[in-house]
Amino acid sequence: MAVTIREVAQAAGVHVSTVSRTFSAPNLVNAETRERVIAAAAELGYRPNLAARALTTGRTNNLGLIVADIANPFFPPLIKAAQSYARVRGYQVFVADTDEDPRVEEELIGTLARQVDGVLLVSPRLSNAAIVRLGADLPFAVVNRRVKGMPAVLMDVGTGAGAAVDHLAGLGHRRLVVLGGPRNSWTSGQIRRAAGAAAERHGVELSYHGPNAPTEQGGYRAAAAVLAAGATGVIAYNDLMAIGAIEGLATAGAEVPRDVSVVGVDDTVAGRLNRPKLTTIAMPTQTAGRAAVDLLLQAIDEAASGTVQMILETDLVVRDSTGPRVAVERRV
Amino acid sequence: MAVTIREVAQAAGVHVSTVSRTFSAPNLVNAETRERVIAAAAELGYRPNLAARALTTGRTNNLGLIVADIANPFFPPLIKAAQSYARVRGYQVFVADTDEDPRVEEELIGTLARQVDGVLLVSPRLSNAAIVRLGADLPFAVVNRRVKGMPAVLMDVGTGAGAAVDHLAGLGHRRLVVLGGPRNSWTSGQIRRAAGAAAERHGVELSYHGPNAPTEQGGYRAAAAVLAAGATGVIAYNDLMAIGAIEGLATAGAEVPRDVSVVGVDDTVAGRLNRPKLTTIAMPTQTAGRAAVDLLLQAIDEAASGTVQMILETDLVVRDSTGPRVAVERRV
DNA sequence: GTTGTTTTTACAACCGGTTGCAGGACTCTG
DNA sequence: CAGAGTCCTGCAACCGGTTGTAAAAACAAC
Repeated sequence: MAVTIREVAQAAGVHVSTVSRTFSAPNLVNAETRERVIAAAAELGYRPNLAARALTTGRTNNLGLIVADIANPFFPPLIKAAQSYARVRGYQVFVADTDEDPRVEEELIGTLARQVDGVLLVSPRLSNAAIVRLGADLPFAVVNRRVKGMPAVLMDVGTGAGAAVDHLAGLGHRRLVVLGGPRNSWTSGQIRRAAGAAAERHGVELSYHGPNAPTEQGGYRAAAAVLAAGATGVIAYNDLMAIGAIEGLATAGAEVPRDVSVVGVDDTVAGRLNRPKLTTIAMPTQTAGRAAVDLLLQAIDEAASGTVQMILETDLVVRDSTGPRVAVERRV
Repeated sequence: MAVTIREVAQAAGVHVSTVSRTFSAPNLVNAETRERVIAAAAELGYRPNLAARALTTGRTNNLGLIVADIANPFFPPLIKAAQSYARVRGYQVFVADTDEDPRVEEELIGTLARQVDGVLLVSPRLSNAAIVRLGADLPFAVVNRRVKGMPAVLMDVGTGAGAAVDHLAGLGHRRLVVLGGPRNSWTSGQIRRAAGAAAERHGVELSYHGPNAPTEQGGYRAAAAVLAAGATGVIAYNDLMAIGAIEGLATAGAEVPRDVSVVGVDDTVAGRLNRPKLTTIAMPTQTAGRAAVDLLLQAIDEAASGTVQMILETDLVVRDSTGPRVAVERRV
């Protein structure tokens, strides 16, 4: 069916190895012969079988990129940055979605093994132990997770979360709640820790509610917990949850930002479109995508490259979903 | 490095072919031997090399899915639907993004060849001729494009576009403009044709402005053309463009829906979050994703399966970005 | 105990490339 | 013109599996 290297060799009147070298090491073959081979290849429409090549060389020139949920607007910018940068470096990126399911994530890694030279795990849902175990088989780079001995790009949401608490405390809020994300999320823990520390500094109360599904649904359902806690300031795990929470609060009769202030995380397009426009912690996703590819390629090339962990700062972007606490508690 | 079938064979004291069959045709091997092989495999942590398997069988059990822009909220729901349905059918889906560039798209198809059993082209930017040419090498299924001899899922935006014109005409608008999308977009042509026909039926004026980049930017820039045409009704190629156009109009002092009514296409989350909430044409993306995988697998299995083209209806969803035309032209 | 049938396993070729090695042709020296 | 050095090309093994075929073993029937 498909034309192989042997047919090209036949047509050009040379040995297969010559054809192979024409493409993989052109300088080793006589210019004239090379022309002949290239002509024959073009004539027959020869395309090298990359899977076969990978079998001998051990290199596929593909990277895998695993995310929990493509539909979460946090991921696409990162994916695009990674993809276009990888292309420049001569790699193709295959993206796969785990549906927030750690089992699928693990299965996916298995499938990807030996079809790619390395895998980028973005906000993985697997446990650290599982990641380390799987990492023995396949180079990884991890985004938003600190894993021992593994190259990582960390968006330090802690700085942003601290700033968010400063901001809320400054507006007079005395009771805050953090709406956490998925169980194994490093980012979620990071927010909780940093917000907790900042809250203590300001002497304001801070409680935690989680884990939650990192979706609008998850936020919507969590709104009840916010009201139950009597909180007037909320930091949600991501923009989607924040948007959902705002809706949930509205349903329960609490208006944002009049009654409750809500801060999101990620600075996604969804947050910018939402009304009220979301106050949120901006993540440098594009930088992270590029950097992660960089680290991964480095890990692939130099087998053991010492652990590099790159930490990127995050900033609070103040928009319209936060405001001063009204003097009198409205819900008595 | 990695453990191969030979090492397992050695450990279990059998020939490699027995190991192979233990996994690919278990019923051909004695239960007791099978146990031994499986134990040895587990012990050594054997994982079959899928690339090698693909080389002999010609089957990878992978599908490719090519989209123009993952960050466009139209795509993720479709991707997710395709991916999860494919998983059920025993296939893995690799997604790749072309950055709206036909050249990248073509290159990508070349890379994907023989690493996947077939490719799903969603809203391709390539010309029909190119698609047909490339389709000779690799099974395709196409979404939102009609290509001779190729299985396709078409979301007939025409019905929705007609309904949109009906809606706008009913609100009193007499001058409409269609903001088209990318050059090779079938959907864009579809909208233009159907809207044109409906406009004629109602005796309202309709002009076309395009091609435009299918992004907020593209819509923002096109706002000027809307005003220049003196139109009070707009149908944009997609929600993003519609949102951008609304912003652009606002910048120029025209308010939506008071001065101009805008209709989007796709019914994405962005449109729902936007204020005013977008009136838009809802596309059955999830159904389309599933159906496309179905058609593709069918094409893969039965080499020549006659062209199946599946047409899905679209509906107009009326929200807040459309309203009655004010009696007096505001911009005199 | 022989023959025939079925089950189970081993052998070896093959998928489509790559690559170390060896040898032939050619060029350059002395 | 012999010998050394280059350049080019062919040979053949190999990557890690699969699979058709043949041989061996187990079993059944007579």
